[in-house]
Amino acid sequence: MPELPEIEVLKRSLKKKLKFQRILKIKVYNKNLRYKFSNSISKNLNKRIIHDVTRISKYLVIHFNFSKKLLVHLGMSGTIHILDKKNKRSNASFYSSAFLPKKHNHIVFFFNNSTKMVYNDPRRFGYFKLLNSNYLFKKPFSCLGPDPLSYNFNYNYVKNFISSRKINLKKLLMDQKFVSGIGNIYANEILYSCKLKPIKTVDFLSKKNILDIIYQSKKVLNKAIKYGGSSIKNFVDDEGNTGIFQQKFNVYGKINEKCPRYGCPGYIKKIIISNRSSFYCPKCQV
DNA sequence: AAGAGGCCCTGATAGC
DNA sequence: TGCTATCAGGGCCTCT
Repeated sequence: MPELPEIEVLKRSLKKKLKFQRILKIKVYNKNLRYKFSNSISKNLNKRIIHDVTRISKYLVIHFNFSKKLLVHLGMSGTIHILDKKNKRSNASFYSSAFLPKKHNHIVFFFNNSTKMVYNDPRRFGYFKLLNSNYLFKKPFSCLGPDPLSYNFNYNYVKNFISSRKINLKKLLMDQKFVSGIGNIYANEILYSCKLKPIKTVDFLSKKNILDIIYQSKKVLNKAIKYGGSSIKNFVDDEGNTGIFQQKFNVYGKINEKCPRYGCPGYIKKIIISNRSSFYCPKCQV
């Protein structure tokens, strides 16, 4: 699930729990992530103090008391867990699954306040990478579109981007060069909120449609952040306030269920658009 | 050069 | 119960 809202929630947790903590040790159980977790990462980060944690799109950037940054990307299945000294998961600071899984804990960071940060990732599509201070001008950041929550994601920008293109709305919202941070789940939910069907192409958009896409993108993502992001599987929350947005999905995964829009007689349909599942209501999304 | 498709990898689930 | 097939939230690369 790691899309923008989940990374934003994780960022806030990490900031709260790890800011000004010193890394004492990094244990690597499996370095074979999407890119190898190299020895130089461990060497560079040893004894460094975390000064800040920021988010760009679906990426986390950890800042230290020296010029290099640590880029973290969770891929499709990565999760981060903070454990306290009794090895108990600390309440407000985890992402996506309630308990530390037994398998696939690949990287463990040890901190001087006796907490541990564990990186778990069954599919190993995620990765860690050291960045230099000019990182914003290099890949992957140099080719990302604006953050959907930022002012740069506005009517003129969208209008200009889609001019002379022929692409469907689902692909558009998931194109990180267009807008960065929206993935499959939220693309489906945003288009439902706009009453626009995912296969509609951008050349048929009215001004009102464009304004709506911008407004609903911000609204859906902000709401997801407010609810602590989404978790599809095995989610149990002992505080009742983290990661429950999946209960609020209108269309994602709701195949053959009745459309939740008041008065709409439609049933949610699933179609495949460029190899990804798309869910929508054929009655109210036109 | 925009856009489509394959692929990296493991686990959960469905169907037989 | 145990096999096989299918599908999964991302993004990079290659091909047309």
